[in-house]
Amino acid sequence: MRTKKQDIIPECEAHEEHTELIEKGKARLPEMTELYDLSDFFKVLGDSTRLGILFAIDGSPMCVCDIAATLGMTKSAVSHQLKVLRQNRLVKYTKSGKNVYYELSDDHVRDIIEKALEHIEE
Amino acid sequence: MRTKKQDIIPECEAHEEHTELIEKGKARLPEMTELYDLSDFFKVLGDSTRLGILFAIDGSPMCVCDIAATLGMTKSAVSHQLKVLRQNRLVKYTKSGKNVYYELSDDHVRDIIEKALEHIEE
DNA sequence: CCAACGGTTGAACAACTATTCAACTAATGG
DNA sequence: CCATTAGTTGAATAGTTGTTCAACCGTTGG
Repeated sequence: MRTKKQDIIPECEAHEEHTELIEKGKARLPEMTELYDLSDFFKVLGDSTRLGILFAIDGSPMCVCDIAATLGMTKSAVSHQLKVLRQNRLVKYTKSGKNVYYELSDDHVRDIIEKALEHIEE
Repeated sequence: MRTKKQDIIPECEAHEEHTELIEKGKARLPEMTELYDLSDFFKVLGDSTRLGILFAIDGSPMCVCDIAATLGMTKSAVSHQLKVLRQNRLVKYTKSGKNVYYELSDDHVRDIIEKALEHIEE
């Protein structure tokens, strides 16, 4: 056995000013709650089904059934993901008889997705 | 037992023009490969450790050890996440003696993160 | 040259997540 | 009303993911 359990807070001996570098690094970090909120937001977008829903309803609202048909999925699966999108306020809905119409709640999101699309098509 | 196994491709009977709506919805969808690339990209950003790394090295490159110290994590955990960031070309690195210095590979990513931060601080 | 350090890696494990299935509610049309 | 349709939901399951642990490699300072 050559190695011990790793330190939780390792420090490089190589450069003596490492503490300064670490302090500067910490200064660049946002608040922890903000970091979690941010990663949660990206987590919501990090699923092809949810992204598909957002693309589908971008422009005109759609009911759950038609979103499902558009994506080739069951209503149940779509509804579960719509719940996630609802909880994270990426979509809003209006009921009309038996149907529930979903639409984007925000242009902001469209921007971010568009920017990301540009990025991956670099 | 009241319900049957759900159709994979449900269609609303409620409105006769549903096929048209579905076609329009499909037209708004990007290519499937593009959809997967996009969700993969967001998946990478959907983790607070990886976001933390990106914030930490934003501005000046840092070695693995100091990133770990900044985030209060083991080198191993950080290295695993750096691998993901590397594979998705969000960071690049330069070796210098025993150390490996990581930095952002792209200003594009900074933009997207900043836009997302604005969004969640609505 | 070799012990120590910085970094990487694979396996294992635990925690999480997406879809399916079955059951349910609410609204509607006959 | 009663059967049907749109949508939601909880539980179960299968797949994915993040961290830990142990071992490893490359570089370097004594």
